Amino acid sequence: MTRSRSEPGKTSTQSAERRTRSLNRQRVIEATIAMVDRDGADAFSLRALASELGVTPMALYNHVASKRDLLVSAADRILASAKFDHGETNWRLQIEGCFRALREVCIRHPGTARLMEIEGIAPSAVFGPMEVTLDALSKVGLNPTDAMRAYFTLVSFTLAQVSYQTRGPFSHLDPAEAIRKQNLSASLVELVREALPASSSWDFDRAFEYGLSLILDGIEKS
Amino acid sequence: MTRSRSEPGKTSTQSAERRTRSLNRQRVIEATIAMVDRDGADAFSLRALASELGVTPMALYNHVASKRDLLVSAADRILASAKFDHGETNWRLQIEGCFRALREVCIRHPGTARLMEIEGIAPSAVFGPMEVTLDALSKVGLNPTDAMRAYFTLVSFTLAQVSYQTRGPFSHLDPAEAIRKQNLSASLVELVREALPASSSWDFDRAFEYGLSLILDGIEKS
DNA sequence: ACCTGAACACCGTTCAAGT
DNA sequence: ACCTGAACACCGTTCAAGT
Repeated sequence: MTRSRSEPGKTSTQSAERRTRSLNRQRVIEATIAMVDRDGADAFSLRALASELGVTPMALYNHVASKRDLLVSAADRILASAKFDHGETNWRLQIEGCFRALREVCIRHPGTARLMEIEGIAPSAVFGPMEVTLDALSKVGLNPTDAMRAYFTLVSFTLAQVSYQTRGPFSHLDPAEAIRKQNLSASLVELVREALPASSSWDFDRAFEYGLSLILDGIEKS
Repeated sequence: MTRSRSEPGKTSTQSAERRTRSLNRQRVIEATIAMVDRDGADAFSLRALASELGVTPMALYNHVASKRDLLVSAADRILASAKFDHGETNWRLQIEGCFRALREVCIRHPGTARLMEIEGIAPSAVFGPMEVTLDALSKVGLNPTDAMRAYFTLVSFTLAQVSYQTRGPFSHLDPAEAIRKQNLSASLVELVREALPASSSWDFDRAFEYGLSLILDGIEKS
């Protein structure tokens, strides 16, 4: 399992470094991503990861500064696999493609949304679609400040929608009880039952596209 | 500190229940809210709460089913203190007032946003502004499905903006490094430095109002 | 340079016992 | 009915020691 046969022309003094002995940073990060996608970001622990890698928890610290450092790197790597720029020239298609890509990579890795909600890991995701969006918005004539505000509106919306979809925050939810607590009218109950994202008929794709079009329509109007 | 002098006409057999001895559910929830607002939702623990209440951790379990139950109740109570319906008749003012109220109660309790991100606690907040918003949207002619989608766009946006503001996710952020990681052009750096929410010149209030108006413009157009 | 083992200071929660 | 104390099965991380 530890043999490495590649590039046989190297001297044996280098073989100590090159031998793919157990751990290395990349392997740790990849195992983290797999584990987070499988069990969720909240269930992830260094001890469980170590056990899955067949190693002592402390062995991880040779390749990772802390749990937080590891999770940041995992989120970074996931986000880096997305392409936000598709060479579109139309500003609206440019932005749509950008945030569809962000949404898709988060859905492909179901642990991502939750991962980014853990202490300040989101920021790296924040820069990903920024350049192409600001470029597109300058075409519509938005000044830099408004463009940045519009950009954060789009990011907020997209990440929250993914979060709803992948975490299913409505699984623990009793509409009737919530409506009673908030003193809402009973007429809501029926509507909520059939239209709420909790129900199986809720179409997350179409809900996302609808919200995205609302924001883009708003930008177009201004 | 434990004496209760109200309603002196009661018999002494009831005094055992009425004596405000140490704990009760309301006191536990109130202490939780204060602690979460002071130290943050992530730092909150039952053991720390018990110690602050001068009691054994296990004493809490007489008034609370679990940590999650306690956090849900704390979030519920905070949200219940908000008034979403201000008796407006204009649909746009109706929605604006509703989400400004949601945002304000979350900012008044800085731990709220993070609290709601912890396992499925958000849902109760989700119902709060729902009724008034759906009512307003029906005036514009949106069908129930689109109205629900627009509503979740507004909720997503509002809660995420509060989250950015209260948690300050950009404090741990190095724009230059992030831009390098994401292969972004260097021309972004300068723009980011002065326009990003990290900078002190970022106006969260105006950014919120701008994003809100984008979404409402989008609704108005449709 | 990389890994182990024991230890520290924490968690949420269960259970048996006290009053 | 309410509280305590000991215990269980976990955490992230430090430190000293091995190779």
